Amino acid sequence: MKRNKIIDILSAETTGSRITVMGWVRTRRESKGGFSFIEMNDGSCLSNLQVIVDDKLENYETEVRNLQTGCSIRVIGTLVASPAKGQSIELQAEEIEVYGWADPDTYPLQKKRHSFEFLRTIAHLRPRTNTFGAVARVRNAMAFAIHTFFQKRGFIYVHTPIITGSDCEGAGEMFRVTAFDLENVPKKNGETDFEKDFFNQPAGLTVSGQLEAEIYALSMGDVYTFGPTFRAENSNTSRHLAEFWMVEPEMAFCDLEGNIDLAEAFLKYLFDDLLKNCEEDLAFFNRFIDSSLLETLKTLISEKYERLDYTEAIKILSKSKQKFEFPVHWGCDLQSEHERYLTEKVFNKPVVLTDYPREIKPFYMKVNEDGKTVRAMDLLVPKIGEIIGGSQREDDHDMLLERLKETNLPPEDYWWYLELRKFGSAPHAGFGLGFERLIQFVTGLSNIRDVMPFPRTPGNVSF
RNA sequence: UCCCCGGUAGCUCAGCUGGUAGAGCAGGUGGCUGUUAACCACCUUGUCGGCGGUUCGAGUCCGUCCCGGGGAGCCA
Repeated sequence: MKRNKIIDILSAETTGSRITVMGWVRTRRESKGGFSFIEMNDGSCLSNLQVIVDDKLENYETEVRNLQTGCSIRVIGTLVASPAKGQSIELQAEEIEVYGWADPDTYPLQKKRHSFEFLRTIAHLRPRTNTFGAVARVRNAMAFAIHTFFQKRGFIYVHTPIITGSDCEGAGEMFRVTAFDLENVPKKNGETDFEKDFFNQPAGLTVSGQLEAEIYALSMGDVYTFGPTFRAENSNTSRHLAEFWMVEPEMAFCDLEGNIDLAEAFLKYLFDDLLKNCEEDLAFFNRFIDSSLLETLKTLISEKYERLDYTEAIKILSKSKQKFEFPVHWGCDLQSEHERYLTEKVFNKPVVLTDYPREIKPFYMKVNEDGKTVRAMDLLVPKIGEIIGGSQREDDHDMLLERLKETNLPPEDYWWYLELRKFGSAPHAGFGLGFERLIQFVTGLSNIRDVMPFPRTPGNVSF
């Protein structure tokens, strides 16, 4: 089945050629002048192709007049200049074949706006809408740009495991992976006997590929992972999913500053790539979702991101006249309201916060010489909050051991992680970027469930 | 998990202090038109989220459960 894609047809704008187009009917309007206008879309781009169907076609009365939103068709015809406003070219149909009907009495999508809440209940049909088609293309473009960015810089793409025996940060509820018959779980002294399970030990779905990425960084230099991660947290917000994708670069012979430099260059590259390659979809989001989107993205490419350490941030927050629900003091974890105040009120651009108190950050972050803070960095953007979190890693064996103990993690579980600091240890750093939060940010969509094709949240695994 | 708001036609919603349901869109029919979220006229459509209670009477009040949204916590 050879077909021409609408994106190519519309960008070439060559009339006279005979082409074959396949896609789905968005709308059909009838003219008593003896023809129909069909708007068809094939997913290749946001724009529809206007098809003119003359009533002289043999199946005009029997089929064409019954075409409704959602039907799939093949059109063979000739491209001609359009005499009316709204489009420069259109397809004069010579033959129309209907592949599949969509009964308007039961087809849920109509040629009108639907609420995102409703569309979530029909995730199998929502990519046929303008918004979700655009999201799918932007997601694709961003995934491709992520690989391109790292490949251009010589980073090695490492496939870290999905099923893991280690619970990375000692935090974040893991989904359990088991081959047990749940009706009949083997017990030993009253407790589950994991030695009898598939892996002879407890296993789960990964919450991060970072620790494994560090292994490869400390042999390959610059590496990155890009894959799904899972959190069994019962969090019900517009920014959390139980299954989401994360990008995690990890670099040997790199400190915190180099890490921040990469993060900033990374985001700027992605935004720039998007403006160049997804112009039409971005214009759509700018028009219907967030009218400041294009301006924001352009600003983020040109502006230097604000960098300040945690201690300074606390000073700014305590001096401000803003009333916070959670009072600020040195040592406290920053709340959403504090982050938003810094990004939206104080600086009005992305802010990179560094050097947090060691008590509120994970064990693997490098402890500073002051002994009180760690080489952590959070990249905060307006509205979304934290989009990137990273750190320079602790490369001193004894300090890492001390940190494991003080956070109540069993060092024996991290024996291989400790050995990386025993044999040829090197300064290294990396960060994680939540892919869906990035897509949220660049589309302006407020709910993360609308940027994931099939979102998994507490109580929801449909589709 | 906590706090707030909501669940009424296929979709988006209105329905005041309790009296037994309505508008737009969609769909059908007709008209008009190189139309473009077309337009005009007429017509069809509801266990008012579930269960229980108060009342002569509940979409409306009370209880409870389920689902959705916003915010918080946790985080990416």
